[in-house]
Amino acid sequence: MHSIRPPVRAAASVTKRMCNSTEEDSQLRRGPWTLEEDTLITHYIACHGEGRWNMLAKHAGLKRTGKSCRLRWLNYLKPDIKRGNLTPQEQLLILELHSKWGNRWSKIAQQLPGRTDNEIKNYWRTRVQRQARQLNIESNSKRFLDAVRCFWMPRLLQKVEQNCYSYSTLSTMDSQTDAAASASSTNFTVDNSLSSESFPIQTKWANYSNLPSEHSNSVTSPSVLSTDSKPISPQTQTLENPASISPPVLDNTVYDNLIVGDCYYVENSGYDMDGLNTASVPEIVAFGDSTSECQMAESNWVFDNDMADTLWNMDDTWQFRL
DNA sequence: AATCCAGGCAACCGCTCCGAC
DNA sequence: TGTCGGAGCGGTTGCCTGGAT
Repeated sequence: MHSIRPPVRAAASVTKRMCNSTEEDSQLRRGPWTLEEDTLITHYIACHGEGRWNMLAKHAGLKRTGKSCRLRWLNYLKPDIKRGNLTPQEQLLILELHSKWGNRWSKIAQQLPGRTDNEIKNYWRTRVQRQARQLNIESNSKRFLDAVRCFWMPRLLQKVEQNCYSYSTLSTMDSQTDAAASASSTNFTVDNSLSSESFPIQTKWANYSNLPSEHSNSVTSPSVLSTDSKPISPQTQTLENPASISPPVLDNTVYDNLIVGDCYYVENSGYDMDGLNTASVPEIVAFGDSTSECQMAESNWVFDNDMADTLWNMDDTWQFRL
């Protein structure tokens, strides 16, 4: 989780960044915001609402531009801003939406309540592009998109499943000790991001075992990513047998089947915890039309072992840790 | 303990869009 | 139709932090 930097460290950089042109400019503050400034904005907006940022800056007594005030409010002060690491679900959504929309950060951010375009942009530039650099491939190339689709997204999905399992276990424990809690488990949400309301995209209910046939054809688990029987890496073997590490499948459970463009992913939002089955392992996801891109035999490139190792060692980058 | 360095992120900049006049 | 100001967007900058040496 990134630290919320205290806004008081400002002075040095403020003076450093001071504009030198007009007198008016020289009176404008730049750089990090102080607590006092934050309070001024917050109080002003509480009284007058958002908008008219130049007026706000003037009337609230801020020596800032309207633009600066707007940015500060939207990216930092707004009450519904979500802080902390992006969850696997959110990362998945970002990857998928970016593949559809490109650098339309604000548009992507609209699908992630509480996250700002700036935050998503930073995430992409720091984490995603860094990995592209490490792999020595263009971050906007098809090759990189393939890597994202074939390796990271399934991995993230697995992490989502693991999260669900952890939370389901908690829920089950609750139910043993507290009938009332159990009764309300349909609304159980452990992580904000697990709540379906965090995804104002098209959703539909579907039995996990009843994915549409055109997608069930292309159900993609990490195990199908290898075109031959040779494991891509030791980590892949683990994934090929997720039972060794992974949570139980939510068998016969009603899933919230999220559809994002041509990508399906299945989310258990904790709606029905009764059908937990601790024996089997989920086929995690179906990637719709993009599946062919994930089938390495049909791809015009292959992962060599080094790259595969690199890919599988990116847990830190993708925040796979629970 | 001191220094270096890369990553993360808040903030700024320049540009475009849009509505009012 | 042209101009202006407000608002929003994407790219970039630069400071801070924490890990490595």
